[in-house]
Amino acid sequence: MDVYINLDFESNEPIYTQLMHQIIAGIAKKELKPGDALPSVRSLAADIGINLHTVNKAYQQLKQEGFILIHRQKGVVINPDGVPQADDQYMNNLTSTLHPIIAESICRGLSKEQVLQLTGELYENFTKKEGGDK
Amino acid sequence: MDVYINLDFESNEPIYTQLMHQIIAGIAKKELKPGDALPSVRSLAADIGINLHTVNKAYQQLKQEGFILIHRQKGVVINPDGVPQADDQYMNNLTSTLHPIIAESICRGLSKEQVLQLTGELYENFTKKEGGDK
Amino acid sequence: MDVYINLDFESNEPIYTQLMHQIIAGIAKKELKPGDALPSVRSLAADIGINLHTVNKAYQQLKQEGFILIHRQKGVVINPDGVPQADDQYMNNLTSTLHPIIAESICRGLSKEQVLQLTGELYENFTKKEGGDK
Amino acid sequence: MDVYINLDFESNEPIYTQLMHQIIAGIAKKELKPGDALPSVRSLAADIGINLHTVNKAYQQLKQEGFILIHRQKGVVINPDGVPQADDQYMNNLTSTLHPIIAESICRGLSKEQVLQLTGELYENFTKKEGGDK
DNA sequence: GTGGTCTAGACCACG
DNA sequence: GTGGTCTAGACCACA
Repeated sequence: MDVYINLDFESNEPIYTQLMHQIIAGIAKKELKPGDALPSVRSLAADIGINLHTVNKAYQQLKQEGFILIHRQKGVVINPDGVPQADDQYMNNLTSTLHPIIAESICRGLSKEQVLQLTGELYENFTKKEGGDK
Repeated sequence: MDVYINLDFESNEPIYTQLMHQIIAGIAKKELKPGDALPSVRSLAADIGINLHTVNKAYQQLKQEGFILIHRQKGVVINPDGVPQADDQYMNNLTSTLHPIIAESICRGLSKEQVLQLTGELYENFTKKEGGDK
Repeated sequence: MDVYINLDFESNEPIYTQLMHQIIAGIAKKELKPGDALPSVRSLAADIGINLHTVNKAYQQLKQEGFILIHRQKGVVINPDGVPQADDQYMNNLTSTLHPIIAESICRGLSKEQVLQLTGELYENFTKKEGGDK
Repeated sequence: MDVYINLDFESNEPIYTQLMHQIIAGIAKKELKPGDALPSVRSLAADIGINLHTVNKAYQQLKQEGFILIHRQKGVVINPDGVPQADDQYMNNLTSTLHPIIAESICRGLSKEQVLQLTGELYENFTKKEGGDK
């Protein structure tokens, strides 16, 4: 069962980033499991109608962050050892990423409970079977 | 009482974005209150040693999002009516921003509780007096 | 004082790798010091007559390994904090890199002394003033 | 007595290169001696579960460098006359191979002594009986 | 067939 | 001006 890739070509978010996010989301939802094969650079690029270099950039970055392995000719697979667990560096990044987001949510009048509820719901959506994607 | 601006010129985050975030954080912490005056584009640019255009871009964007008002002669002030409260569009944006962040946190093995705790702590840091910002 | 870039377009070694090696050699020889500016992607590409993407790839990799920083618009500089020092991972890589090289040198009849002398000379060539490059 | 072949299919190093290195290491350790027979292309490929072409490529390259002889019917043997000793071309190759490796080790803060010690240890590991290879 | 490299030209965001 | 992104097409190494 494949993961459906949904790209927004109008978005400011680079396509290769969107692709990365979708694959990471697939892993989070367990639709992609360690060891699973991913489509080749060329076939995925053809499928979603983008350039193979764009797909390649997404794959390279996912590889560099430990989500996937790129075998020489065997293609691309989800890291069989699982994704590297959170370390200090990741937690720092996560904190600085969330920092401005939460600042704005406070300015916009969201209560702590609202923020936590939204966050919790998003988290659960990944862990539910048949979790509704965006 | 001024907000201290701390820019990281080596970050991937654009400087104008960092500037926006710092001002928004100042508002979230109530260090900047509705009606408070902000430095002029020129003086702020000179103070922190960056390009006029960069400060201008940050201000324009903050104005466009309703955080500040820019009067021709009276200068720049925090929106006296307060920041526009969360609407549907903002909530959608917030959701799509958080979505990939939470997806990765799940992949990296963070529990729901860990995510909620981090989020909660960040939220509280803004509402505490003398909240320790970075 | 600039570092002279000498590329071998006939070599099997990718051009971007050669470029990386030359810059690393420049750092080893102290011709490039922490904080020093490097040419922009475009100007270096024009200077040595290769595509800007090839230069970019070398720069990106050097950045990823901590040798250089890429400022948004200020251009490229040698990491002012110095290059990340050897860690376990680097030592493991170094060992597996040297392993087959030394194996072959043994088969070819080089004595331990010969290998150590060659290694030592190469090391010294970097630390000498006016060290003779290849 | 056979040499144990250990391939890493996730490495960036081509499989045929890994195979060559393992055979060369076997010769360096004297586990493979001049005149010793090597498995045929077919049987070796079957044993380690890789493509015929891959084994063939490794053998052809080893032959071309003088490590082995390939007789049409008699099979593959380690060169009975021993491996060609170091000539100028080999020394030049060795030097340019080591050059960038040592440059990086200097950047990463390794002292000359550390480099020589590592090199020496690796050398000794091949000449010791029961040398602990990876 | 696969991914890796290189080239080339275009547009955009940033400062 | 800078780097970042995307596209496009080519050749090669690998299995």
